Amino acid sequence: MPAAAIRARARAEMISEIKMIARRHLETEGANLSLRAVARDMGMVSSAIYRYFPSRDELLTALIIDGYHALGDAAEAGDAEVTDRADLRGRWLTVCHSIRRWALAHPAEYALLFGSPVPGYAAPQDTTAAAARTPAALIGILTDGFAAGALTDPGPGELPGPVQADVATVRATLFAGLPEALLARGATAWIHCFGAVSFELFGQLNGVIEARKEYFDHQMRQMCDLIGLP
Amino acid sequence: MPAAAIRARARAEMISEIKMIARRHLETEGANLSLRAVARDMGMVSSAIYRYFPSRDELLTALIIDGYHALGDAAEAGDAEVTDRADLRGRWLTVCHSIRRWALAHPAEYALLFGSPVPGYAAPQDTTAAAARTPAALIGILTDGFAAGALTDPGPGELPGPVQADVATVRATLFAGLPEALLARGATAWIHCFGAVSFELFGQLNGVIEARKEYFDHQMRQMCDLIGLP
DNA sequence: CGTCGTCAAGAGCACTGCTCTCGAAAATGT
DNA sequence: ACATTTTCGAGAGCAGTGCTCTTGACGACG
Repeated sequence: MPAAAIRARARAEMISEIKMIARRHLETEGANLSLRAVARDMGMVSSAIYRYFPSRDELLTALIIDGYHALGDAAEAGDAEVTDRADLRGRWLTVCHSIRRWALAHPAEYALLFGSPVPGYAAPQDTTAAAARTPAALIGILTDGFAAGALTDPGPGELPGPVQADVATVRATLFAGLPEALLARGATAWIHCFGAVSFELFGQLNGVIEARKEYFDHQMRQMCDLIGLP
Repeated sequence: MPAAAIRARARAEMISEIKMIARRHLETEGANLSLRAVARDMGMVSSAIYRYFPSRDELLTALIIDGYHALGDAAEAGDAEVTDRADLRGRWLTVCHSIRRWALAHPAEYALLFGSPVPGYAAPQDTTAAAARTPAALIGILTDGFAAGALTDPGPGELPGPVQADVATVRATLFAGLPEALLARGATAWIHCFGAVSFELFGQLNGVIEARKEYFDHQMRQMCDLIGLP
């Protein structure tokens, strides 16, 4: 192995160690991540971190992208563990529960992805591809179902004109195999999944609903009905 | 007016001026509110703020409670502006749009109420009463509709056991006039309203949906269907 | 007039992100 | 084998943060 490759390797390991420690701090301290604290934990001086990340925001961006991929992995793994591929409702519910379980296991990372945007921080374009993986896992179930004839197209009549135009664009770029109306219903269900997880995680359910998992399941089943999943 | 009353009045005005300036900072700077900046804007020294708020968290709590009340006001005002009180769907949609409009007009305050919880900050019990006003405005529409015979009770069969127990508690303490199943459907619709607003406000819709208002309206109508609003 | 409570100011502590400079070490070029 | 360039970590320093403590001024009340 040439020396340059060794250096690159050491550098990559350094970067991943910084991210690991930063993630650990994130879990206990929340979104206001301290570079100095991370540096302290690594036995380095704070300025040394800047050799690997040009700013705190760049480190946050890296953590966000990693987070989107981790959530996407969880969603895809959830879908994959359903052996009966024709059980669309089972697949949908399993993916939703996988999303919720990941969020409960990594609350700070979830808040970073889906919570209030960090002030003065604009998510760069790089994040969108990673962010699309989780909804893509959900919509993929609908695509499978429509291809198998288990889902019927409600027809474009239920979408208002401007919305249909937006949905058509998304359909053209990502989900060519699915009618617009079904895609829109899937988006509604995905948004409700996000809403239910956020509502629970951000404390809005405190003192109101104790049977969290059952309540989430109930809502996701309502969304399955809305989509028309058999 | 006795001197003590004058002092109390000056104190109250001082407190409300601090909150006003803090709100202004919140709108431009986001959640990480700087006490020193607020003090600078008031022509005071930072330590003087502590005469009125024992800590930054206490100031945030005051802003949160004010925010919940402002949102509750907006929701109730939205409901009140529908003259045809029997038009349940119109009232529901108007309230939802009022909520969204308030959120768009006060994004930082909305994020404070419904976004990622501030790390190390636990919302005190005082906030829950104020927080309940907005969902109460929505559920009140359903109560009216059920009392008028325009809404039919779907029956308790659609709720899983543990969820029904939680819903029964809420019903007993707040919404005695509404069947549990309808209350649960209303809660689902309220959560979706929150989810749709947060999804939009927290940037998840960027580059995907441009017809924001129409898309929101479409989703809220889907929720009206789910509730069974005529 | 003296006392007491209220208020703002100022200094100071420990912390933050970030920049700059400097020295050591390693890799590269001749 | 020697000289040069690149890479990396350390340290100092700047401007900012929340918060505490002390000090001094002012008005109200006995």
